[in-house]
This record gives sequence, structure tokens and C-alpha cells, in this order.
Amino acid sequence: MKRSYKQNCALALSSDLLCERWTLLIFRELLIRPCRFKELNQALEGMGTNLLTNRLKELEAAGLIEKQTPTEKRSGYQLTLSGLSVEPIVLSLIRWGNGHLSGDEAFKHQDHWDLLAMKALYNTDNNKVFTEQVLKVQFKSEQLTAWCIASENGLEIGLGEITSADLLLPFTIKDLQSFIKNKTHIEVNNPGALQEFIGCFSSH
Amino acid sequence: MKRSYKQNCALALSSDLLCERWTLLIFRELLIRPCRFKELNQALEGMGTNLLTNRLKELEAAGLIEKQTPTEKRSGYQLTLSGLSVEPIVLSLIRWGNGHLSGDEAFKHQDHWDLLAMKALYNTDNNKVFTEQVLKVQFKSEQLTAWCIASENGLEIGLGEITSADLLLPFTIKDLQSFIKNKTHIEVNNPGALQEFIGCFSSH
DNA sequence: CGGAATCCTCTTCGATACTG
DNA sequence: CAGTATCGAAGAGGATTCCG
Repeated sequence: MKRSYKQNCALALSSDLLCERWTLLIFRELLIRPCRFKELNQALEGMGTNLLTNRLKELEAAGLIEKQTPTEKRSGYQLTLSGLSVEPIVLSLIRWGNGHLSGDEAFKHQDHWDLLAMKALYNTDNNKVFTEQVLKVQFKSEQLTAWCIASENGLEIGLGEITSADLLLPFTIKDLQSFIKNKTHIEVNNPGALQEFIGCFSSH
Repeated sequence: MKRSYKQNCALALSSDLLCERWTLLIFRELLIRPCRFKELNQALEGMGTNLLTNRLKELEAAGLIEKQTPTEKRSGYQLTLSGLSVEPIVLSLIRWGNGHLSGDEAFKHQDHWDLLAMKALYNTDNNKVFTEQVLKVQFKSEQLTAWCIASENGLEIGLGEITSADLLLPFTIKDLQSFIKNKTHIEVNNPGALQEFIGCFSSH
């Protein structure tokens, strides 16, 4: 029997389901890519495996996540269509956290988290049409290989390699952010694309 | 010493502060109007008064809420400017809860909660310019007297009376929603304004 | 090996009674 | 009316074990 605020209010209802401890961080991971149990366990340091199991069951029961089809040799968890609709909530929390809080250097950090932050800060308004309709960016560092595709519809993100990137950044997103702030010079294969790309983000 | 995810991630940081149990519901109340301790206590049934005290202290320490100036005879709590910036998060949760979950009739309900839901569902895009630039609506029922002002900039809401309302609705917002759904006929002082007003909300 | 189940400790929560 | 104090109940955290 699940704990509930027992209020007939949209906020209370969604909080009951989504704002339990750890739950939103599970969504963070699954919004970036499907995850195996172990990946979640590693990203969510401090969460007991039993608690993780419970949350996954609750979310599966609620129809927000599902196990990948067993045809694939190693099954993992992924968001359902309904689970995907949680993204705006996560992004609004990221925007808020980004604007209001400064991180503690002692805290754990994983580079792929920045990928979602990038999506949260991407600004569709701001945004002139790209010379090429879309702009494909490849990030590559020791810890993370990732990509994003910017267009007027928003920013798509993912892990791994992308073909025919317009812009190759030999470092992580965090570095890019500090570049934007400090306006340091960086060498890239396509300076024009870099400028276009940077123009897509809210400046703060 | 506060509990924390200890992750250097915008989502984890904002969750640490905002997604503790009851915290978002406190924001719901204060986004509608400043509250005295007792009002919060009544709206947050099931929350112990000690816990409420703790949360209020934490939020005050974080600079998100403050006590009203003691010049006013009875002091209460209100959002700071920084606290106001939490609104987009609350509204995104309301939109999600409204779309994905059906309420349980046994649960407690307070009419003023619908006021914030109305704000969450208000659609600035949808929105032709009003004949009068803004549209002032007064709600009046036994349980709730409230108003809202719709404009191209968004929807302002508040409790109590407003002067020179364009539209007087002798019932609550819930009734209006069911009217929108079922397209039942209702008698009002200004049918044209009612149509304009209804056109401002996402249809779902 | 992935992950579910068990057990134990500690923290937080929930409800009520109490005090300035 | 605002806030404290108290205490049993529930949830979280961590380690370990069990199972396919």
C-alpha cells in the first residue's frame, strides 16, 4: 500500500507518483538512455538495491517504464510513451537548479547528466534558423561520447557516435558551458557552427 | 544536517531542496496567497505541525519564503522573489497530474487548488487578443471567492473580490471545467466573455 | 552475473498532546 | 494561534544472502 497525500489535487497526485525519494533521478537516467539495473544502481549512489527494485516496480505498475523486450539478450528498463511525458517536469527542475544553486565539488558527478541539462537550457525562441536546418554536434571526452542534434523543434540528445556531425567537440559539455561563460578561445573543426550552437542557449 | 543526494547535478540539487515530502504542497499554498501557519496546517492534512515547522525553517533558510513584516498585526508566510521562481515547476507537475491521473473522490479537495490548476492549463499561444486587452473574471461560490485576470501575458489569480469584472461566474472553477468538457449551457452576465475565456485553455 | 529477498539500524514521518 | 515535545510507525540505507 503506497503512501499518498490523499488530496484531490493534480499537484498532490503527481507528487505522490513522481516525487518520492529517488524517483526523479531514475527518470533522469532513463531520459538519457535505456538502463540496465546495474547502471541505475551506479548512477544512484546511496540507494539500496531493494529500494531501487521497489521504485522500478511502482513505476512499471504505473505504466511509466517497462522492461525492454526479452528478445534483446540483456534486458533493461526504458520509458514508455507515458513516462516520456515526465520530461518537462525534469527539465523545469534542472533549469531551476541550474539558476539557483551552486554545486558542491565534493559531490559525485557524471558527465552524461550535463547532456540533459543542455536540453533543459536549449532555447527554441532565441533561435534563428540554422544554415543547415539542423546542427549535429559530437562530444568526445575520456568519460563520455555523446551527441546532440539542434533544430528549431528542440534538442535531441544521445550517447555514442553520430554520423556526419557538423561540429566535433573534443571535450565534455561542462567545458562548453565554461567556455560560454568565460569566452575563452577554443579550436574546433567548424567555428561557424560553434557560434550558431552557442547561440541556442539561454545566457545565464 | 539536511539529507542530500550528494550529486553535482542540477536535478539532484533542486530535488534536495524542493522535492522533500510536503514541500511542493507548501509552495502550492503560497503560490495562491500568503498563508498563516494554521492555514498551511489545514491545507496539509496529515502533516505533523513539527514537520511543517521544520520545512518552513528550511525554506526560510534557503531564502525561498519569508515571514511577512511584523507591522501587519498577524504575521504569516509568503514567497520571496526567489521562491516565486518555483512556479514553473509546480505548474508542470499540475499539467502532468491533470493529464495522467484521475482523482479519487474520497480524497480531500479544496476549491482554491483549482485556481492554480487553471493557471497551469492557461494557454498563451492559443490566445487571440481579447477585445478588451484583458479579461477579468470573478468566481463566487459558497466555498470560494476568487478572481483571475487573463491577458496575453498569462493568467493572474487571487482570492477575494476584484473590481469591475467582465465576467461573473456564480460557481467554482471545477464547475467551469465540467462545463467545458460537457458543453452544457450556463447562464452568465456576459456570454461573449465566457466564450473568449474558455478559448484560453488547452482542450484535454 | 543481474537482481530479488532478508535483516538490521537509523532517520524521517505522522499523530497527538502540550506550552508560551 | 504558533510552535515544541514526544513517541510509535513507516521508510530509507547498507550489508549480505539467495536464486535463476
